Amino acid sequence: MKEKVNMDMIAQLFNVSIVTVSKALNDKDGVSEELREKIKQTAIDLGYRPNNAAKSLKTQRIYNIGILIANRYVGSQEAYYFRVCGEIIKKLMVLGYSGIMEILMTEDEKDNKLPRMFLESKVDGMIILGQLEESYLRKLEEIDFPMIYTDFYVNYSNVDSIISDNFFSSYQLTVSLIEQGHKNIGFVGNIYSTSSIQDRYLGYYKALLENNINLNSEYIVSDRDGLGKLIELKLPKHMPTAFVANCDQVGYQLINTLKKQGFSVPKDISVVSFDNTFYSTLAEPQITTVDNSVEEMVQTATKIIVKKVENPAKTYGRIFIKGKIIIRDSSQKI
Amino acid sequence: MKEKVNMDMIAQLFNVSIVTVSKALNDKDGVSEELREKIKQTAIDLGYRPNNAAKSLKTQRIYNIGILIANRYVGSQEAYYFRVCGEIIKKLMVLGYSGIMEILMTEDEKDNKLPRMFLESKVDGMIILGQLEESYLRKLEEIDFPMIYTDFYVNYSNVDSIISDNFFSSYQLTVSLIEQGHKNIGFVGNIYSTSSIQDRYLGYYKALLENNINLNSEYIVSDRDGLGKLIELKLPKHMPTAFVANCDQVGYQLINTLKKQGFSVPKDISVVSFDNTFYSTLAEPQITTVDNSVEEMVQTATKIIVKKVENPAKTYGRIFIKGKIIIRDSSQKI
DNA sequence: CTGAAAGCGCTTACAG
DNA sequence: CTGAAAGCGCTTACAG
Repeated sequence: MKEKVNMDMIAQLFNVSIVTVSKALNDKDGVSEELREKIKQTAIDLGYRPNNAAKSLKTQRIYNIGILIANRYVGSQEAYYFRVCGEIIKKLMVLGYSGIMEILMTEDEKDNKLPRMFLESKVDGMIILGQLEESYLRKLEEIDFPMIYTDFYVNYSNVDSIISDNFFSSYQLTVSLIEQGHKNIGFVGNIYSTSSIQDRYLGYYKALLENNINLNSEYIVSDRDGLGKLIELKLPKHMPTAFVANCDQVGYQLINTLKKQGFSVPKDISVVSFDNTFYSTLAEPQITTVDNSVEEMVQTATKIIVKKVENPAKTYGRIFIKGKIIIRDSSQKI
Repeated sequence: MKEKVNMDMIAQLFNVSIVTVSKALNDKDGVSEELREKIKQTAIDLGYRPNNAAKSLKTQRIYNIGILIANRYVGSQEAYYFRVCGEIIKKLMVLGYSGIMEILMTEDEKDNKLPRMFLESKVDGMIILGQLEESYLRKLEEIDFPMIYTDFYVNYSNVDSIISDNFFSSYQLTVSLIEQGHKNIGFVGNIYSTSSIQDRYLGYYKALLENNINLNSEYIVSDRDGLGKLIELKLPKHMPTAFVANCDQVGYQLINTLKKQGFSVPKDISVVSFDNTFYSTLAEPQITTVDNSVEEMVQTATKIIVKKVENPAKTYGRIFIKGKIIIRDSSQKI
């Protein structure tokens, strides 16, 4: 094992102080260009790696951002949150930060246990990815620590959130069905389950209202239980001519259920959904859906969390990221 | 913003030294039980969080383990590596470590750029998750840093690896087909692409050899190009009665291709594959596959990397994790 | 049981 | 342009 090299070693090599080495390596004023270059080269040759912990002790910044995600989102078959995590980590890197991931176990969520990375001072701020239980979020908000909610928001808090503009996307998506001549349009999703589903429902409802279409409660089909577990879809007796499904997976499930009952999609019934995931292209026919632009969401979330680390007092409120409708084959004119 | 609380503050509150506070909080000898309890309670009341960076400066350990994963594995539709990452992070937490994820961009891999988390001394060791390019791995091996390869190995190196026992699983899987009466068995996978595919191929081959079945090169169907991108399957003119597909996704693809060509699975042709992912249950019929026991792999990988951090000299070699065959409906007696 | 001293590897403000 | 000094918040070995 090679001896660990530190600034002191390099300083001795050049008969200068470690202050000079520090300045040279960090591109600070106060070193001659010539000496700086020599020091930098030597650092590379020796495989010098700055000690982040030591730096952190002075600067009071550890240059890590935490990503807190509930265990239930990791276990899911859906790679969506993996993509989001990946993007977050990439963007953080560009901003000079590393990403520490922590999985919040259901039990710890119930017990309101604060994230370990926070308790052990391993992060400068946290991105909370995906909705958590209310009581847990309230606990989190007590700690007065740079945080941002990503991909969800809650009404009772003023923590900054980055969310896709579910309400507006859903409105647009439903309008597109109405423009195709549909008047009887259903919605699939447990509208009490998450803010995201609720907003999509409300956008759908707004489109109906604006077009003087009555809301038919029989057309609202639940898709999951209170814990978020998907359930079998109970379709209405009198079917609408189109459905807005609250996510691709449920859209996929819906199409399969419709097929089994002898309906043809989109000939008999059109289906549209959200998220532009795997499921939307897996379905036969492929589903007209909304792309939420993970990249833009993540770009914004990481920028803001880093800014909040530098200036915790500043707030940004709720930031909506526009979605983009992707037309495919699951919907058609009536 | 509350004032940051440190050991010194607590020490002053009790009129003791910070040494005593340190001992009390870390359950070390040399404090009366009574004082220890009081100090601990006060720490909680004040919301004291130990400064990991300061601790690290003395102990020379930062209590973070890096997870390095190539960008191409994150972009994939498959949630497999997400599950692995999630499991790693959970296991690390139990061992007292946090997980720092870093995505290796293709360009940086080509340029042999060492991981930032390593260069910035943010981790005590690294788990390399999923195969990387040879030249990059060689570069990594130069740095003499606690590392473990997970879910792959390379022949030219002696870095410890945790891998699923692809060879043996594939052997068993193929034997199960032979026991069902199959004599003409194909293999789907680019056998030059990854060690994992190659080993599965060799296990398949061993089963043939042991049963005096000739290897028919026409039955070996490539599934991906040199860069790992899946290609259209070119099926043989004379079809075998069964195929071993090198992974579920390809098994899924194979079943769809077979169906399109008018074959019935498993009536005409049996299909088995590997990994017990989403695709294996998505397929119609559901695919007989091998479960690689992510949990056991991860359990072993995290234990070993932590041991290596404590004792870098010790080596563990290649550790094989046994898979388990999961019988489903895609294979049957001939 | 308690604590003074040294030190981990840096950065920062200041003096020359 | 260069560096001495102080200090970030801990832990460790040792003395009492």
